[in-house]
Amino acid sequence: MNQTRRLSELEGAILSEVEHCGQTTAFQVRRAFADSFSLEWKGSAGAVYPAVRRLAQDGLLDASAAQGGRATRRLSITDAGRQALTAWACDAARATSSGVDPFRLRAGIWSLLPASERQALFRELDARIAGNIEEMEAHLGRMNTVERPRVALAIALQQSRRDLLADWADRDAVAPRLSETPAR
Amino acid sequence: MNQTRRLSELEGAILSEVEHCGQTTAFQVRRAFADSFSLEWKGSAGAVYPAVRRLAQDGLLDASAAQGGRATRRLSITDAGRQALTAWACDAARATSSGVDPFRLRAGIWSLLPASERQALFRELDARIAGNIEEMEAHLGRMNTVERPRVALAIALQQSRRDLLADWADRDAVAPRLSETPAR
DNA sequence: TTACTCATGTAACAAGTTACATGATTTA
DNA sequence: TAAATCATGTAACTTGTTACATGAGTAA
Repeated sequence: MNQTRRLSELEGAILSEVEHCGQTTAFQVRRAFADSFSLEWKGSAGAVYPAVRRLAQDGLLDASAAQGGRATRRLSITDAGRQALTAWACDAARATSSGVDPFRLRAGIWSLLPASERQALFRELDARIAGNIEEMEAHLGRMNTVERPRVALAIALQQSRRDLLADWADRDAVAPRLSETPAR
Repeated sequence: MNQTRRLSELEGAILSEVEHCGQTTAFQVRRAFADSFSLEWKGSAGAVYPAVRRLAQDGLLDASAAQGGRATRRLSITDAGRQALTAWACDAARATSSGVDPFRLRAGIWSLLPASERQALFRELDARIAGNIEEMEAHLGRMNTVERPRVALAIALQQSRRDLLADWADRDAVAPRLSETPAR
């Protein structure tokens, strides 16, 4: 019962999900993560089950014992859990940090690619992003209150990536330093 | 010498840094990460040194032995390393994934907060973001070719967060469900 | 000579991944 | 009854974190 432990991002996401659903199982949380457009996690069993156990041990989740033959545990959030979730959600320092963005991280390298390769890459990136945005927009209407703002932000992110790609595509090539063809 | 191993994000970032500097040490890479505005890593020794060793073992980095009394290893990228870096940078599937964004993850919860708390939070978030943008813009001129586009994207991200906050602040409050004061 | 910075590294731990094991229930 | 799905979990592994140990050079 470590009262003042800081929740990890995954733990916060799990608490969010349980809070929103009122009553769920670890399995359904996993599936929600796997189906999500805005979450990076695969909902891997090896991450979710231990995290749920930690949260239950700390009294943030209530994991009621199985009632039938099936080994299902119904999860619900406790008052302490709601408080921890609020504290986690209101952690302004963490909320405003820029996170790990695979696009941003790679963007620094792209100017070093030969122009033709860079242009081809930019076209592929743009096509993928466009498809991703379309997919997200198509599902926006059917999303719940928790997922919708996340996806709205994910769309905004992807849109700003597209804008930047378009911007860069217009500019002249910088002297390329990486000439090998990627071994994909 | 696992030829076709996929690089982790940290390994890619390390290769980028070494490629850009031409000649560095693991220590300087660590410091570059710690000083970076766009990178989330602390440049922790326990991550960087093992990663450098892996990259050297795979023949992607050349770690020349110490020359003086000081135990410094000069790092430089090999041809195989340049190829691996290119492949990593051109991995379109990973580059276009939305990543883990602490702001986006929490945004789903904020609509459940009581209006007064949410407004206070939004003010704090906005102030922090504004400060962060200012800081990044102040340093933009002095940044190198690799860091600058990253920071440009980080600024775009922070700006879109601000826009969204302003947008949401204008709207009516949704029925709040979380009422406890966060235990900060 | 004291303290700071440069520089490398390890140990203990945290928390994620994949792949597998297990078994109940539902559906074709 | 065979297969799919629901459901929980563990084991081995990867890769990050903090905190510490160690020692060389440099500046007050």
